[in-house]
Amino acid sequence: MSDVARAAGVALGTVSNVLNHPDKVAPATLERVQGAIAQLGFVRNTNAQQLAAGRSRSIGLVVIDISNSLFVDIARGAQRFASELGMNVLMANSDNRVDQQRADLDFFDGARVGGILLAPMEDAGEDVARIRTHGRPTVVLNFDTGRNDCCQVLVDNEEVGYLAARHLIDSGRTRLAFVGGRDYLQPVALRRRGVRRAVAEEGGRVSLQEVPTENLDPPGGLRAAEGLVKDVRRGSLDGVIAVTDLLAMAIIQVFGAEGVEVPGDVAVMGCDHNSAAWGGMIPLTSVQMQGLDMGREGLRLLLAEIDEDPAEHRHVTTMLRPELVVRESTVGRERPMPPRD
Amino acid sequence: MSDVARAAGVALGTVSNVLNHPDKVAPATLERVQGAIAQLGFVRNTNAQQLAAGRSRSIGLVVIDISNSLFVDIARGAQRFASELGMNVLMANSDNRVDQQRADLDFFDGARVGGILLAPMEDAGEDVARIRTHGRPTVVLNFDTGRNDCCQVLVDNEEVGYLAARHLIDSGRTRLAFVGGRDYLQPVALRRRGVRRAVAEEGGRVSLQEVPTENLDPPGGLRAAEGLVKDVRRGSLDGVIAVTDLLAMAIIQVFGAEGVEVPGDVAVMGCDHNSAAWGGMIPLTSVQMQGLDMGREGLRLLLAEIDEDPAEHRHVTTMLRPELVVRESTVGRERPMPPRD
DNA sequence: CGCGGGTGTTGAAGCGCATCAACGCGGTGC
DNA sequence: GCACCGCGTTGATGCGCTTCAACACCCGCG
Repeated sequence: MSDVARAAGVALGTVSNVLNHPDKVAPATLERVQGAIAQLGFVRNTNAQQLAAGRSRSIGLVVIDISNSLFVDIARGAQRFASELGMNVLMANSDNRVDQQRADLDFFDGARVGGILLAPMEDAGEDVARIRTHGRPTVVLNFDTGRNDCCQVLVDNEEVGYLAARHLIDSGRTRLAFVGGRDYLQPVALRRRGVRRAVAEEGGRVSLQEVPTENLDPPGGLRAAEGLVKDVRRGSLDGVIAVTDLLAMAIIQVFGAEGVEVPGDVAVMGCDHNSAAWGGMIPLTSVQMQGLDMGREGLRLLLAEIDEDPAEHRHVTTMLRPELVVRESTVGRERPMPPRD
Repeated sequence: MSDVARAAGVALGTVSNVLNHPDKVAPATLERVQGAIAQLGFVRNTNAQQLAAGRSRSIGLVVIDISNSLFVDIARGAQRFASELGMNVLMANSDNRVDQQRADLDFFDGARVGGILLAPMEDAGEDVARIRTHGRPTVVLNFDTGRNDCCQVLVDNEEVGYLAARHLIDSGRTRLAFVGGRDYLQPVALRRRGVRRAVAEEGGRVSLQEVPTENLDPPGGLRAAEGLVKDVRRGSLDGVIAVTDLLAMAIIQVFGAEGVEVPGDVAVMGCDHNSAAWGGMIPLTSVQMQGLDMGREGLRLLLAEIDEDPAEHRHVTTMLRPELVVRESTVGRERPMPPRD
């Protein structure tokens, strides 16, 4: 920076003013300094800038699994909003490892970013609390820590289940199955509850069987599907809600192989609008998890917390409304269409 | 850090030694200082560290589109390797915008990262050259800049096409079609060349038609597929190589709707092993683009360049060998299986 | 002509750390 | 008893920037 100052024939402080308070600089000087900057290809050292200024224009985004399209959407939502605001989002992918997630949080803490957005898979309450002890604003996305010590942005997972069941019931299905993993997974338990509520509203007119699976991967779906095939043939099943899109795709796959028609014999839908499931022959009905909104809203909360007086900051939990995405795995298809979005 | 020094009753420099050269510190002192660090929850300020040390333990990864699974694999490959080495990979997603890509590069340049890995979609030669002017090592992944001013890691895209065509020919197909976008896209042109080479080796025994599409999205595939259906019925087509997995899925979709059996009547395969296409009913044969290796190898080259004397650095282009991934869209299936990986 | 106020500009202080010459101290060899 | 050595430790220096009190200068007013 002193090179720039020398080249432009001004003091160091003036160059800094050009960069940070251009309105405080005389037009002629400004132009001269900017010329020198361009000519020398000067790029301001962010480390020194942050060290001296004591604040940062970038925020850290820690994501547990970048290969899940929900987290990609979250990242996009936050980034687009940040670039509107002239801020920067740095992303760290924890690759499904909790220790890596901790390392990523510590890294951003050490880098003194303005704030941290965390989209964890398991409870990261302790880590968040530790980071917050250091005075670094942190917002948790897509996971309810159950603690009241930070802002959160969640999707109403009970509503997800409710919307799914409502959709099947409203399109004429009366013998439903909910296929999902164990309830220790927060979203599974909530979605299940929503499904039950919708079924209960029908007062016995609609039946519901619940099929647990070992995990939420496609192989789990395959095993579950074999039992479902029998139920369809027996006439005791005409609508399947899989807690996960990938599970739904696996089920559809088995149905196809066994000659069970979707959605003719049975409607099948997922619950998390996962792009990894978009390539199928039968476009999957699902429920949109609002990743873009989650990222944007999370960043909004984070910026609010950064600007606010720490003493009077109130922790907010924003609950986003999920949205049904109807495609051809639940309603008759005249002609297959390509995946959208 | 001075707080830690005071708490442990040592000088500032000793705390620094504990952090950076623990072997130079007496065991008793070391323990005392580490205790103070833990008790105070001290986290070293990376900005100050880098400013003082003049070097960085983190490297920047700029990726043009995080929703493409190849780039996710690249990120994972680089990150895993980095964490083995105790380094840190920061990721920036340019979200398919070239101006954002430039901003991301400039950000990492300003942050004085140790080096930059760039996986661009369009030619970013000028930007790379600019960054390199500043003395920052940069390695380009998955794109041939055509310039000899930086290291690159590429997949042999001609081999991709060759492997694809060879696979179809070896499994008994003789009337092939190559469906792809325009040739101005580097990978498309190369894969096409590889396909031609494999067909040429058969000396007229195998036919090849080339079907251009407007773009590489599924909708482009739908339009192309309508013509292909006629060819299959006419008996002039029994094997389709789509330049992209998504294109292949769209084609399979139309075939399914029209009653054309895959792989019975016609084999269909893709060329970029994209996880967005893994959910389909017919698991897609494709060619693995070695994203994990690309990320790892890119980081290796980058670290080599960082350690080397800039004067005698030689630019290297590593060419990775693609690998065929055979699944059921090209060879008879007894029973549908779930997507693997 | 002198003075107050506004506009631009200056340069020194300090952000939190790594580094390194210098130093203290106990031990070794003569 | 002295010189010498090496291990631990110290604290001043500087990394590149922001900030701010202080200053230079010009204008208009009394």
